[in-house]
Amino acid sequence: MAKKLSIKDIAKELNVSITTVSFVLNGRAKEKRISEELTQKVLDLVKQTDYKPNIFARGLRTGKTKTIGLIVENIANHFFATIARLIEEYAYSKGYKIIYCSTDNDVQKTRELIGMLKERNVDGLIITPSAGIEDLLTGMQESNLPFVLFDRHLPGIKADYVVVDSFKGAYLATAHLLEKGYNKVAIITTDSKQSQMADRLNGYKSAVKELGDKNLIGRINFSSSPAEAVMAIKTFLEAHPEVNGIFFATNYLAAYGLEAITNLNFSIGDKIGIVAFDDEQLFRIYRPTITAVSQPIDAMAKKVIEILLSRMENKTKTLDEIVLQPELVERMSTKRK
Amino acid sequence: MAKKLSIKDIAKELNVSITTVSFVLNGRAKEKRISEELTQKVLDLVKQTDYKPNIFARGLRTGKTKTIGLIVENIANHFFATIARLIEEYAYSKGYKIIYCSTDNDVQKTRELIGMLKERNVDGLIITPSAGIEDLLTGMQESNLPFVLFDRHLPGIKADYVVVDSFKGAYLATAHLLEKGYNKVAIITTDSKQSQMADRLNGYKSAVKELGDKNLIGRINFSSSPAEAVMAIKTFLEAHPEVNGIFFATNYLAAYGLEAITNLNFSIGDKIGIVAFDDEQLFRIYRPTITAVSQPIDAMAKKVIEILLSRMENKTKTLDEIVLQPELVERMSTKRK
DNA sequence: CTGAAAGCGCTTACAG
DNA sequence: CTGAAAGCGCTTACAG
Repeated sequence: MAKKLSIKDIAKELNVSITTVSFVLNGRAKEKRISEELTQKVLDLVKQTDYKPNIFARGLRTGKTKTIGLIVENIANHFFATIARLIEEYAYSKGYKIIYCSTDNDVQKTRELIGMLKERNVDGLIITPSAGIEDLLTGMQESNLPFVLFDRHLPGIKADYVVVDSFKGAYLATAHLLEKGYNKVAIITTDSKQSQMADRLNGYKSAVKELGDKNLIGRINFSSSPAEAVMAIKTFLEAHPEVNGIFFATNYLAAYGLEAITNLNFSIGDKIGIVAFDDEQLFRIYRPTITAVSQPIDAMAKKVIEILLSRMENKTKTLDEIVLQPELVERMSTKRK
Repeated sequence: MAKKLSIKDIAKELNVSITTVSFVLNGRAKEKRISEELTQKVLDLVKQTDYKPNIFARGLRTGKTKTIGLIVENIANHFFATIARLIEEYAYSKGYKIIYCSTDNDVQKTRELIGMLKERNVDGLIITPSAGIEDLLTGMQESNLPFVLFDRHLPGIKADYVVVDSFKGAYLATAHLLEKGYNKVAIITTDSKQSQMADRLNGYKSAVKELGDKNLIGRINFSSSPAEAVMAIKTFLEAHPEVNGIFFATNYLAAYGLEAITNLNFSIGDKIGIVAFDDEQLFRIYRPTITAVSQPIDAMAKKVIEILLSRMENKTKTLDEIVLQPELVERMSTKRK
C-alpha cells in the first residue's frame, strides 16, 4: 500500500508543528488564534494532497468513530430496508456512517450484535429491540452509550423511542372492515410478544368489541418458513369458514395471506375483505389493490436520527417518546362490487 | 462510561508483561513457547472479565479492521437487500462485519463512498460498480486493497467478479415468449450502460434474431420516478400496439410494467405474455403469477465472500471471473388460456 | 499565536 | 520462556 500521508508530513512540508495542523483540521484555528493566512495554507495543502486523518489514531484518542449501529429485525424486509436506506441518507449527510445488522428476532443474536457494535465503538445505536435485552439497554444507559428504539419499545425500559401508533392503526383497519360490511373479521398475527404486535392485537379487539361480533385470532409462528405460514393461514381460514374479513398484522403476513386466499379461490373484496398493516409496492400493484395501514416511514427515519444525534451531543435532557400516526390507504380489497 | 479494561490491567492482575498477554490473545502462545498453564490463566481472566482489545489501538498498529464495505446500487431493492443479508451472514460467521452503502448508480456518490470506506480502513470491498470508477478500482489494485465486483463488471478492468449470465437469462426469457407464440416481443430496459444491462439487451436481440421478428426496445430513464416510469411504459405500449410479449430487464421495471399494463386493461397471459429478469415474491403472489428469470442469489453471496476472503488472505493468485447460471421459472404470465 | 511532549492501547522486533 | 520499549498517528493540556 502506498505510504499514507500523516499529519507529520503536512506539518513538515509547511514548517509548522503538528499541533497547528491538528487545530486547523479540527476547526479550532480561530479559537486558537492561528493566523488566517497559515490556516488557509494548511487547508490548501490538505486538499491538494488529499490527506485524510487516520481514523484509528483519532479514535484511540477521542473514542469517537462517527459510526452508528443500526440493528433491525431483518434488512431483507421491505419496511426495514426502506427505513434503513433513509436513515443511511440522513446520517450520511451529518457525517455519520451506518453499520447495519439483522437480528431475526433472535435474542441471542441481538445480544451478540450489540456486543460487537459496542466493541467497535459505535457512537450510538438504533435498535428494533426484542424482549430479553433489557439488561443490555440498561447497561448502555449506565455507560452513556446513546441509543434510540424504533418500531417497538420495551415496557419497563425508559428510553427514547420512535414508533407508530399500532393500536390506532389496527383499530382503523378493523373498524374499516366492519363498517364496510365484513362483519366477521379475523386478525392474522404472529406469536411474538413485542409491544407493537400486542398493540395491534389490542386495536383489533377494541374495534371488534365496539363494532363487531367476536374475536377470531390466528397466530402464525414467527419462525415459520413462507410455505408453512401460507399453509397455516389456509388452515385457519378453512377452520373458520364464517370469516369474511381479515386484518393482517404485518406486511409479510399479508403477502402469505394473499397466497393462501388465492389457493382457496376466494374472491378478494367480494367474498373477503382484506387490510394489511404496513404499506408496500405489492399492495399497490396486486389486483385487486390491497387496502393498507401506511406507516410514515420517512418521518420515522428523520425522527430517529434527529433524536439520536441530539442525544449523542448531549443536547437532549428529557425522554423522547415519539408516537407517529399511521394512515389508512383505502383500496379495492375492501370494496364489494 | 465505565473505565474499559486494557491489556495492562490483565497483565498487572496476573503479574506478567503485556507482551505475554498479547501473544496469548493473538494465538501465538505456542509459537512463543508460553507455558500452557500461563496461557490458560490469561484466557480464563480474559473470559471472566470480558476484556475486549481496543479496536483502534489494534487498528492503528495493524491497519486491519475486520470490516468489509458493501456498496450496492440500492439497498431498498429486493435483490440487493436479500443478497446483502446473505453476505452479512457469511461474513459474520467468519468474524467480519459489513458496512453497507447505496450508490443510486450515481458515479459521484460511488466515488465518495469508496473514499469514505477506504478512509475507514475496510479490509476489503464488495462493489456493484458504475461506469466511471475505473480509476478508483485501478488505484485500489495498486494499493493492494482487495475487492470483488458483483452483479456486473466493467470492461477494461481485470478484477475478480461474480455475475449472473445476463445474456443467457435474457435469451431464455425472450426465446420462451417467442416459443409460446407471443411473436412480437419487446424489451423494456433502462438507459444505463452497465455490463449486465448491455448483456440483457444482447440476449434479447439474439433470441429475436433467431426466432422472432424485429427488435422493439423501450428504454426507461434510470432516474425516473415510479410514476414517470409507469407512464413511460404505458406510452411505449400505446405507441407499439402490435406488441404481445414483454421481457422486462429488471425486477423493478416489471413491477412498473404491471402497473402500466393493468392501467391499459390488457389481459396478462392472454393478450400479452410477460417475463421479468430477477425473481421475487411479487411475481409468485401476483395473479396471474409472473414468469421470471431467477438469479442464484445464495450462490452469488457465498461466492462473493469466499473470493474476497481468500483474496484478503492473499491466497488467490489467479483472477476469479465467476458467471453463474440463471434459471427460467415458468408461471402463468406466459400461458394462454 | 505556536510548539514540544504526553498519552490513548495495542503489536512486535529485540534482548536476555 | 518472558519483558522493556518503540512506535502506529492522532489530540490536547501545558508552556511560552
